[in-house]
Amino acid sequence: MTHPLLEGLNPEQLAAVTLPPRSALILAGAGSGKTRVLTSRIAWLLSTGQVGQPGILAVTFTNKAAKEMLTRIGALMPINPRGLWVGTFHGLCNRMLRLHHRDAGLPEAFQIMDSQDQLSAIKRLLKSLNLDDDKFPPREVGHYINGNKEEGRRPAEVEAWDEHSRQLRAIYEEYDRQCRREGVVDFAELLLRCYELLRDHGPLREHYQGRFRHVLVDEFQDTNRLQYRWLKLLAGGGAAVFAVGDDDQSIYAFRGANVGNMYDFQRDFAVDTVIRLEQNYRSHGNILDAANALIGRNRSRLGKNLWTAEAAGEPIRVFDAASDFEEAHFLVEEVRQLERDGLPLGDIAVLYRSNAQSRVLEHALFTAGIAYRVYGGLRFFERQEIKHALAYLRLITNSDDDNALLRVINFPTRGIGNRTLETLQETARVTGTSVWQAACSGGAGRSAASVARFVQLIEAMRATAANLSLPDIIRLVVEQSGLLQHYQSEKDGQERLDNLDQLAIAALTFVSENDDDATAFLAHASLEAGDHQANPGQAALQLMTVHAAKGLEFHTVFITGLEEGLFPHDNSLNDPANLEEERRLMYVAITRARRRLYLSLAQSRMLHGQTRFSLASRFLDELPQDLLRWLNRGYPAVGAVPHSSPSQVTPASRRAPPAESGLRIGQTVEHAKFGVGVVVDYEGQGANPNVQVNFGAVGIKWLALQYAKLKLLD
DNA sequence: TCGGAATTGATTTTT
DNA sequence: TCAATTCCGA
Repeated sequence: MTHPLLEGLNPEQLAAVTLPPRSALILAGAGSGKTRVLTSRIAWLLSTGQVGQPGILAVTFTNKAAKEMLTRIGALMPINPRGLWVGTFHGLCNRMLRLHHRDAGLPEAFQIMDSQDQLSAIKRLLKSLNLDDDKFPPREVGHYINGNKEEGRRPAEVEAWDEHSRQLRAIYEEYDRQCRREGVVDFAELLLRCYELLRDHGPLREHYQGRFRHVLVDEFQDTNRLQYRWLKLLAGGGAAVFAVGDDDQSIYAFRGANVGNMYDFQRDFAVDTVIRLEQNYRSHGNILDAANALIGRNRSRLGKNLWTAEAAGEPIRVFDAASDFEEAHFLVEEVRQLERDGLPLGDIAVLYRSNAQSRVLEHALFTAGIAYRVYGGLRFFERQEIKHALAYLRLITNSDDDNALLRVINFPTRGIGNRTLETLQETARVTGTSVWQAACSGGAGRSAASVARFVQLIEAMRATAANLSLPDIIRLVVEQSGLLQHYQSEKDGQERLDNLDQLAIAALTFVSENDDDATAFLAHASLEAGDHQANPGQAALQLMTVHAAKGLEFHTVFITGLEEGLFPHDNSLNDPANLEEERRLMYVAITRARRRLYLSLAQSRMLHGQTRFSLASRFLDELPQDLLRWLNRGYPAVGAVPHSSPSQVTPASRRAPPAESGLRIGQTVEHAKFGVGVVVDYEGQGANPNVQVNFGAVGIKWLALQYAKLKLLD
């Protein structure tokens, strides 16, 4: 008689769930029941009495995943969601730092800056240091600071070789000082500070090491170096680490994710058990065969082969469009047909490599009257009006938050201009205080009265807020700050007003689920900016980047823009490691589909205001051709699709092609040395015409026609 | 202090 | 192309 928790698990899943308390690596392929294993494991450990709820620590990357894990454990057994430490790396670090803010050297009500806030903090700092932002672009400085933090390096540990790097280090140092003065931490700081807290406080470290006997990590391939070190420290007392991940789905290296952690983990934790979950419960055979064949081209991988008990299913449909416009047209027609066949729109996803691609698709869908939803825009807590309202709330909680103050001191406008602000900031800098303190001490010149009024406004709000619940404080802030009035008089302010109402409702929900504490709510706003990912069951076609589709599945998936230079992207063509990441990205895209998969490409596409001609993506060649069904081989076979005439395509083509060469823009050609390419442009008519050819990975080259010996291919 | 013009730069982005 | 940012004049 098997335990009810273990029913229906396949042998590998069963082995993973019931592993003895040692560290193990679970290689969980796409659609292999990863979350089920993770949640069953926790429920198993608890229900067999191997560990109590306080002994569990489970880490995920997204709030969504954390929430789902809690829900699913809760469905398996009664739990106390607040007693279980299940959350994101940042969420858990925040939790720990709140509990031990004193040991961590943080003020009790420290605030969390999101990426936007961090960038404005850096801009502000650079300005106050009088550094020109040509030499120090704020984005790069941010990258530098975050990069160092993620390697665990404080300014003192950073190496500097020349003047420039010394200055960067000085900026980093000054940035840290500014954050400390304002009582704010950025995302990376949350992790680093927590790491240092455990590293430098023996008793505390031993307490947590003794407490968390089982540490479970989701999406392990996405951990960065600091997160890995944090885990190592936390599990240093002999905890069993259950690391679940898939190296083939590592697509965030550009953000610091380090797949190498999977190798290091096996070594550092003396892992002797690696379990592969290879049975896929999602897709039909052909889709998996394609995915396996593609990812098999990657050299650096731990190795894994997905299989399914399902049938082979349909072939993979491929459409070769002449233009991005035509690709969009194809999508519309195909989606219409699917809809007629009774497939809900919400079960169809349209994936692309880069956000800019959605434009043409959206236009076509809109014209055709097909409901669609694009994922990836601003999230709720990132909206301007929400950030404004929260800035007032922040100021009430911690007036030294310069970011918050500068955001709203003149919004809505109250006659405090740039000049005044610069004076205030300068005073603050010289005296080493916050702008708020500078504002309180007067001396703002002509605008002194306006500044004093602002200070009074905030003080008055703070006094009133002391007796109010959080949702009421929000309503108070929105009204007293003048935001309400401002948006009422703005033409399209209604949506913003609705969002501000939503904010009060969000606060109400938060208070009922957690506690009535402004600081906690502000942390929540920074750490959970709102839903970004698609939710199942919506009556609209789902449009998103491949990155955004990770972890999701759909009955039907369209992967669009399969062209060299786009997918794989230009910037990844030269580096084999980057190219492998692009291939993993394609692998992720393919494995989103349950039943039907479409691949499409456009021979020409508007990019940065120019028409660009490209070859078909190498990923198409890397798929087993017998799995593919080309819908329009021998184009133009598909009728009724308007064909953009060359004269509208590019100014270059208005020029006549070199006589008798047989060349035209978009023509596929082969060169002895550079291989296959597409003609992009030509110039010169007379004795020695030149052609410009896009050879994909090799690059775009000008060739003298008379020597190039181009072979025409289509 | 504001609005229009010029300039710039454009993969992906869980927190 | 197109949007975000910066610049400049009233």
